[in-house]
Amino acid sequence: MGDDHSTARPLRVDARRNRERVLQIAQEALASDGLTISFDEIARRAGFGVGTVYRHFPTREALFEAVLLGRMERFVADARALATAEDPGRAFFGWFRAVVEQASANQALCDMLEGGQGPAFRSGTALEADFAAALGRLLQRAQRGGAVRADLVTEDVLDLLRGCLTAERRARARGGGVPMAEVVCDGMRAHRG
Amino acid sequence: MGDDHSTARPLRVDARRNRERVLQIAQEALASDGLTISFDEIARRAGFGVGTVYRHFPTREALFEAVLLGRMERFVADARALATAEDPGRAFFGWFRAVVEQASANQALCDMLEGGQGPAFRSGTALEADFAAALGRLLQRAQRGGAVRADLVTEDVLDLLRGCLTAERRARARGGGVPMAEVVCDGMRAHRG
DNA sequence: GTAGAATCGGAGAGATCCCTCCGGTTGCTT
DNA sequence: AAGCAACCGGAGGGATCTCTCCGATTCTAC
Repeated sequence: MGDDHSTARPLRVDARRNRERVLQIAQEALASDGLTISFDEIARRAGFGVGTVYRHFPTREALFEAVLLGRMERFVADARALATAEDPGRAFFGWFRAVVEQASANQALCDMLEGGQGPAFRSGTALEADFAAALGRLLQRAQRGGAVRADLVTEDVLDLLRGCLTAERRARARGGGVPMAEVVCDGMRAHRG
Repeated sequence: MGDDHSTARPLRVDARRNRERVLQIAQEALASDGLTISFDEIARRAGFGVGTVYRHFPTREALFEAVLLGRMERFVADARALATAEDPGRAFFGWFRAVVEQASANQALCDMLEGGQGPAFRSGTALEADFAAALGRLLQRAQRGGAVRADLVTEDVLDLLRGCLTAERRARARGGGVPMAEVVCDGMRAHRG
């Protein structure tokens, strides 16, 4: 899972510095423009020739993975950490809202979670399964605890999460008032008599 | 608003037939593939050269408008028809669910309503304003009737609608169980005690 | 049937985009 | 300081997309 093959010699200092700068610029570009941004454009914004950027990241997909995969893994780790929380409902809704809040500030994360349009990362399928599994465990506990509608399955919540991201991102762009996550979470709560 | 300039002579019969076929194929292609489908691809599927299709529709955007604008206007008309319904809550939620149900079956309609990624139609801005205004009227009446949370503004509901489309479309693609619209509508209802 | 106009078809211009290749430059080692 | 490996830069190949242009074809009117 490390970034370098430990057998390889360390990068030259200028190369290392440039690599960092590319990652920094790519991070900003992805956050604001999403997965549709072009490789050439990132190189341009960073002030490098495309050849330089390709030297560090063999493909567009690899660059995007380097920026985004860590963030996604963090969501999964958070869900796992909450799998044994004392209040399952609180754990489930808290995690759901946290994901929406953090991802909605980053266009590329939204694109990735929503899947479909962007390039599906190679390592993405395994990660996606982990994500769904972790979410599923939170959901099941919350349902047993009576905090969430019993008729929702993991995929339902995954789709609701995606929809919530769409809504929240736009709300955020206009300085939105009521957090969309609140409305959706209310809708997922167990039905009142 | 008519399709032809009434001063122009009628199209030759073969041209008219071809125009209809292009619209038919474009309709299907847009419904299944969304606004990202290429003009060349539509011409190919229809079995025409691109020049032929461009003869009928001067631009990609114009073709898409010809297919989609009518459907959008219908949503606005439906909302206006419900503006004086006896049960404002029922009118609001019924319209909301109907839009989600119809649009979620059509990728291009979703793209258009969600805005952002597709080409924003020239006539789209006016239509979008009409859409928002009609929705706003339904919302206000439903809120006065106590059926919907009072703290939601028109833009909130618009964003929720967009999010709901994202969720519903994916749920539909996998033969979804619980309609996402139901969850979101529940979330929009006035808070219980 | 035939002239003439309307229509068709697709090659290709111009713009991106992803990615490769290789000459010129820079930093590390002795 | 000099040699060499590592690195930079950007021209350009191949693909795709929107849209144009004009010769070839088809329909219509006489």
